[in-house]
Amino acid sequence: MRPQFSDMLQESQGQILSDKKQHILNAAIELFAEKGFEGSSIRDLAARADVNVAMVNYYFGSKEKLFETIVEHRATFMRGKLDEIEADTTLTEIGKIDAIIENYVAKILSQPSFHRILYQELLKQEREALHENIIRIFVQNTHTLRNIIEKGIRKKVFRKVDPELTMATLIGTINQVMLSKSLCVMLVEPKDDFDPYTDDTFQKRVIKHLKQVMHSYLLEEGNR
Amino acid sequence: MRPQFSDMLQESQGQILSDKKQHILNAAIELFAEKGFEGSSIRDLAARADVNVAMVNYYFGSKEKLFETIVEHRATFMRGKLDEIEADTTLTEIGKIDAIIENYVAKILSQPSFHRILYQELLKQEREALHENIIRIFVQNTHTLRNIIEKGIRKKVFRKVDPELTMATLIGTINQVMLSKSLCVMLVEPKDDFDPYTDDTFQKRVIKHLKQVMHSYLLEEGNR
DNA sequence: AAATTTTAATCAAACGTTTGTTTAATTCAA
DNA sequence: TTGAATTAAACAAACGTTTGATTAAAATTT
Repeated sequence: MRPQFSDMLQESQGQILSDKKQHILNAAIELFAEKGFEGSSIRDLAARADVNVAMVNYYFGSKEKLFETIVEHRATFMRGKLDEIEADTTLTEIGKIDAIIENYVAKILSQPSFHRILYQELLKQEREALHENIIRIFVQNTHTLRNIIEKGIRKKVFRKVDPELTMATLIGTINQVMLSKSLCVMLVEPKDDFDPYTDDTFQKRVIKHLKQVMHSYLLEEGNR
Repeated sequence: MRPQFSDMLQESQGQILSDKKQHILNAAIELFAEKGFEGSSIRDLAARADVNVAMVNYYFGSKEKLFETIVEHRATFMRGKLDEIEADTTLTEIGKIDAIIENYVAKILSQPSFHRILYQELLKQEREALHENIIRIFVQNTHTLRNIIEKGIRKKVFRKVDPELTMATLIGTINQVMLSKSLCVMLVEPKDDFDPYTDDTFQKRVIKHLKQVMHSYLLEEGNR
């Protein structure tokens, strides 16, 4: 049977996948996020997606290629948005920082599984090509933020801060929240059925905290 | 041949391991940090430690138990020190924050491999018992920091901040730096042979940044 | 002190599973 | 009737683990 093109899903880079292929991909993202790449077997994945084991290799060629598809497909996240924010002349420097925080938090909280996969990969040192691809994106993003911060410093609205470590604080705070859902739940809400990543109040709380941290750290006394 | 008890290594919890067992353990920490638990095979480990494959099971019982030994052996890190700092009456609240930063950065930068293993485990959702053990320690540490921050707020030397997310910012910044050595090198130093984790200048830079962030965020205007 | 037994350490080989992948047959819509 | 989709079965390789033999130091007995 040919893929059902009647019900397609548009991907972030414009590619088009059949129902079934996309279905397997979604199941793989969840599984890899839970158990890691090596911890997930193709039989696990096939059972979860309710397809025959051979279908994974049929659609993606190999387990490794499936993984690369997942990572490279969406790893360019934030790139376009970051450039857009940096180039926006209607925003002040601190306004750009705020915009980055809002977009970054929303983006990451909306894809917790994919984000987990990315960071599991960053923590390891194998699959060198993939590893370096992810790093390259991080470095690009850091440079964009660096530009914004340095412009703010030149305009004397920002203090003379450490740009790279400021980026580390910004992303690191969000990552820390994303590390473990159960940790997150335990820290911020004693209820069991509470899902911080889909809860709007929690998202606003993270954004508010990050803005306050960045404002008090970045802004000169007079501009605060 | 029996273990050579003439040359022993004292462990953090007072346990004593033979030369060879400790040697395997050290190799395992490195290997797991690089490739993850499932990504590392016992044969890999045996080859790296230059011992027979059977010796791993002989000393540790199983691959899983070896892993638990690694994690539970040292996962209590910072616990005693944190309590000590909290109870220290000679320190002001911001002085306690500074002490935590100094200790935390030094501790983590001195054991990057072990730290990577911990976070790889936190990112996954399997091996539930181990996962929850790690989380419990995190929660305890967060409560200690929470106490310090809340005391500072009551004394009106701290602003009314979000205690849990402040902890996330503190730890998250360090974690972000620890995520990938190659990322870290690329961001902060263009030299290839530079090792940020053993470099004293870099450690001081991280400490300085974190203190500045925390001071400007926590302290009321008058106390800054 | 010598001889014997016991014990822990070490090893190559083999065990049974599980792994990712491929094959070859079959189904089924166009 | 054609060709993509789907399947159960089979594949070799890698996996964690166990085995049984061998070593040599320590403990015990003579």
